Amino acid sequence: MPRPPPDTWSITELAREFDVTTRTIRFYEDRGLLAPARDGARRIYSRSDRTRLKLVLRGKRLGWPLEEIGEMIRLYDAPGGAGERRQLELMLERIVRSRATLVRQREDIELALGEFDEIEARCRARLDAGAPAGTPSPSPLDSPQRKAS
Amino acid sequence: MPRPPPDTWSITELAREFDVTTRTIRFYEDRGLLAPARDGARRIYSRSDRTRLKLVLRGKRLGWPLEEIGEMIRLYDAPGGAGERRQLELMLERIVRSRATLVRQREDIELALGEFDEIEARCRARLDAGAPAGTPSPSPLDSPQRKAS
DNA sequence: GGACCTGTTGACGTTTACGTCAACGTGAAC
DNA sequence: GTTCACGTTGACGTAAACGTCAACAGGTCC
Repeated sequence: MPRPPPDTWSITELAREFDVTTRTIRFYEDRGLLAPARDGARRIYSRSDRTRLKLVLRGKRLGWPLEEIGEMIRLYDAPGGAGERRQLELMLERIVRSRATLVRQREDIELALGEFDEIEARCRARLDAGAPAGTPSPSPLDSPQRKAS
Repeated sequence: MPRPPPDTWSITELAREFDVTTRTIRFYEDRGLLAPARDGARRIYSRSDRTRLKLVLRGKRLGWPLEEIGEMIRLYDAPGGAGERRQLELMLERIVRSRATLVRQREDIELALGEFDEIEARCRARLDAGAPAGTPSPSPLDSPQRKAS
């Protein structure tokens, strides 16, 4: 019968699982993004540490700077403790702005995906035509009106 | 009656329009992302140069490094000229990989948006409750099973 | 009791993506 | 004819996000 997943991890285990170096993980800790427990000098990562690391890596895939990732995580982590009225309102403002950025990114992705479809179609058309090397087609960048944003 | 939009631009015009510095635009040229015409020493940007700049900035918003942006633009720009069979197949491979990255990013965005909704809901709940500062709620990072990717 | 693996801190190097001068040219404005 | 905005190249500086290397420590395998 399959053994249950562990509930603590070493730094190399996490590094292997998420395909980053241990140096990177330590660097994130240095920047305040992680704060694992210690067994003597060794770092012990709990389930929530692991989740934080996942969140960090997701932020990275979205192109966020580490500092911003830190703020996001703290947003997500602390809305109970820092629950003063003014704080909560600031938090809501930040969410509105961040959400706008994400929506913008999503639009950018849709546009890029659309263009990939175009490129692919042109490629396949040329391949199907036997790719008679030397029949230049016009650059799409020269079209007079585009909707690129 | 409204005058038609211009079909060439100076570097400062583009810089203002897209809210970047002229230094940045020259840097992109240095990296081979732009290649405007010249009037003597001065740079003259055509409509397609402007479109390229838009594409560059979109790539940046998606977190791509400039080098990768350059490759993408060349993908989009050159599928007529470099139309050798092997080239076209390589291009299709690249598109497949890039598309996978974009789809992944889109998933990440959906997840992040969902979490923002959660945070907002918690914030509003606390605000509606009169935000009696000092009633800590548990961190969502400590839940035993999460689906974060 | 070495060899080896895993871990630690600290210092320094590197790449990317620009910012920041400096020194100069040029055409229009007054 | 000088002031000014706008432009140029070139050199140097810098912040972020790590990589790399050194020197050391604690188990454990045989």
